[in-house]
Amino acid sequence: MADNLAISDVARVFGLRTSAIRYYEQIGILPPPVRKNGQRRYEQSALFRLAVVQRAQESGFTLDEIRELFFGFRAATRPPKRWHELSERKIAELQLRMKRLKLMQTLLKQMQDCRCNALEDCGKKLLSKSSKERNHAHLR
Amino acid sequence: MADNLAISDVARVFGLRTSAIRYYEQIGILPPPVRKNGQRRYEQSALFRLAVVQRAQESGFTLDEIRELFFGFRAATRPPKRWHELSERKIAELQLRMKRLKLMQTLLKQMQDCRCNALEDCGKKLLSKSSKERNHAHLR
DNA sequence: CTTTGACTTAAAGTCGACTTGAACTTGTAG
DNA sequence: CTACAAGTTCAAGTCGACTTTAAGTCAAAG
Repeated sequence: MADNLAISDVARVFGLRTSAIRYYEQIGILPPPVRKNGQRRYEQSALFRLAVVQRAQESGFTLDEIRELFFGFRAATRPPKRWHELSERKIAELQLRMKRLKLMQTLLKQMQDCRCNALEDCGKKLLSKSSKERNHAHLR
Repeated sequence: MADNLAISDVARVFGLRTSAIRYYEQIGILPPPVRKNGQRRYEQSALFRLAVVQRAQESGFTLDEIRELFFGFRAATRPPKRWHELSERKIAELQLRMKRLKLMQTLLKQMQDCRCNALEDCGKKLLSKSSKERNHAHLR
């Protein structure tokens, strides 16, 4: 629970390499920490930040998106409109993603029960559905 | 619904570039199609395959995984044990992913309701949780 | 005092998933 | 016959997210 963590400590907590943490600093995901004899010393707030970053990545956000969504409003001291729009879009995107994961799970399970043309069938279904969706959603 | 599709037709259906489709063939995701004057002509089965590929990608599978999971058993004519294990793992992984998406959505919503230290709070929560999970799950 | 191990920087390398570019062929339209 | 659009191959380039390498600094241990 101590502050004054060396970069390797922080790395260990998150299962990252030290190079990753320096990289995050370089691209503005982590603020430059205090130095002691030229070496970085982190406090807890950095850990909290990294925890959010890691989860967001697991949720499919890019580092650029993460900076904007979570730490972006630092710079401009609240441009709340743009941020609200952005996060609204992201929330919807997450919803869509979850729907797709569910579908994928279903497909895998069907294939396990080895009705062995499941793949073709599923391709057919997906294909007929996707035409409707395509207008609505722009993911990736 | 016609067969005999040119590569550009297939590309248009899926919003891909023709180069992507050639690339999929090259890495064994799509089988080499019939040629007509040296040009690729696709039938419906290719569309079904691509539909599955695209969904799987959206679900976070790599192309290597997709080949293994969905088209891999072609080569060995059913090694069902290994496949079953693999897909079992993947199904669990999808479950975990969905849980995380839900969490992320919650975090975003909390930040919208602008209890403005939500980020720090959430970092704290994530951090205390993740120690338990870390042993259990190896994602990415 | 030297060795060890952890740290520093800047620049170059890697990996997956494509894209782009250069050089060439082919069928159709004017 | 020529022009054009769409296809072909192969090699090289790109992008995000890091990692690796080379060369150097620094403090504690032997």
